[in-house]
Amino acid sequence: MQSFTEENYLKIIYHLAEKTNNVQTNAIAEQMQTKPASVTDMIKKLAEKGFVDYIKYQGVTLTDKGKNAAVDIVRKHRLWEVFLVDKLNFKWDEVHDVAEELEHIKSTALIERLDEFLGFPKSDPHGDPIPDKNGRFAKTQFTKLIDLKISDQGTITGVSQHSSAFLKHLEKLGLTLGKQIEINDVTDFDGSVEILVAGKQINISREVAKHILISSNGKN
Amino acid sequence: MQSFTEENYLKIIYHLAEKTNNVQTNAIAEQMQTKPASVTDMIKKLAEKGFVDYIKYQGVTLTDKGKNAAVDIVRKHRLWEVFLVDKLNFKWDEVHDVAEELEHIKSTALIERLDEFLGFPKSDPHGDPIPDKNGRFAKTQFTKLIDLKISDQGTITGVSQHSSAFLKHLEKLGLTLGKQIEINDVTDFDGSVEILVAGKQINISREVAKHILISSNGKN
DNA sequence: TTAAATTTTTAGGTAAATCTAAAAATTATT
DNA sequence: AATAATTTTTAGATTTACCTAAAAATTTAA
Repeated sequence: MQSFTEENYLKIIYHLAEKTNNVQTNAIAEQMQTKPASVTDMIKKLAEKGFVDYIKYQGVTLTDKGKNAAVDIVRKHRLWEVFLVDKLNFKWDEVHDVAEELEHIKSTALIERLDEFLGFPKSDPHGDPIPDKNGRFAKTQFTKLIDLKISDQGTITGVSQHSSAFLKHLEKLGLTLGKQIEINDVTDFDGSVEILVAGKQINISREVAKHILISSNGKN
Repeated sequence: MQSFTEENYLKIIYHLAEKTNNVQTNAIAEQMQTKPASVTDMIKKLAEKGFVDYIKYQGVTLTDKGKNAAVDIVRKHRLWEVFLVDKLNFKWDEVHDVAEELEHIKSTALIERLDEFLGFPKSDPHGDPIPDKNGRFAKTQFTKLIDLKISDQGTITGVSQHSSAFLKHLEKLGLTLGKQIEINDVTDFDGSVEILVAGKQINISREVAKHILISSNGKN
């Protein structure tokens, strides 16, 4: 069994590995809010325990064992988020920090019963897929809103930014999961995007558009 | 804010203080499954932080601050137990260890919403009272089954032992919370007790009878 | 009321996760 | 390809919660 801290490292390495193959020391340090020297120490320990493959100065990759451990934590995190939103009426911008703690509770029975209690949800309040108890989940194919062309349509099915500020902003704009949108125009000046949502036309910044994930359902 | 370990010390001191005024180092060590020397270290730290009053060789008592912190943990523990039994269908003998972990999740919003979700329960699956958000709760007056006289009647409203083995045993005997019982006889030989429950007459050992709590409702 | 037993504390050390400062390796730039 | 910049690692400390062994205080028993 891994410690609280080891679990956090594994989870962060897992998420970083979704973007780059070899995860760098500095990147981990930034995510863990710690210093690179500390990361090197921990990486050695995780390598000794067989959770990561590590070559000095070359960064780390998760082993199968490490990947399984990480996916398990991700599963717990996302299930707890569903619980908080569906059962305790938290908003989608309020759940991250609490789930960050709950994900470390060690009880297989707990998480399986929670899963059942929640009706075996397939995705969390931010649209991220929830692995099943064997760690399997569909690799959903999303398009970033920013990559759509004028007159493209689609449904908001996820976000790639979980900060409270960002999520609150989306909420205020009415850009929540499941909403249908259509691209009306892209501004030359600042790259902001004019979209049609719920019959209204709104303008969102490039930065916002980058972090909204769309599942296309027409004209693409 | 206190650490995980500090919280466990406070909780244990709180429970020990329900029996004796000055809580002894050895007693804490036993409950914490650690050595007396370690307890002395931690006590000093808790005293410095103002959670306990401490005089060398005289044991500790909780300050108001310490008591509040402890009651808060007890509240969380018991609410989570209700959640596990009522919502996730855990048995009353399966919840202790998981609640032991969940009680350390730090979020006031979480625990208040959980309380509401559960319908503001007044007691946990073992009959122990749940403090409200201001730390107040009724000091319920229980009689131990062992202290009842022949022909006394009452209702099982709690247990003073939370081990899985004990609770499973009670379950098998049909001695669960809310059951009406009547004392038929007390065996001279071994002090075991003959009781009438749900129309059937059963014999329970002195040791079991010690840990069943009864709220009397007649002939006392 | 002194000796024996028990309880508690002190002293000195360990392991986990962190840090700073400096050295080493890698990558980028001229 | 040599130098500069960046990244990563090493070395040596720190903090928290724990340990063992021995000393000190308290309690119990003769």
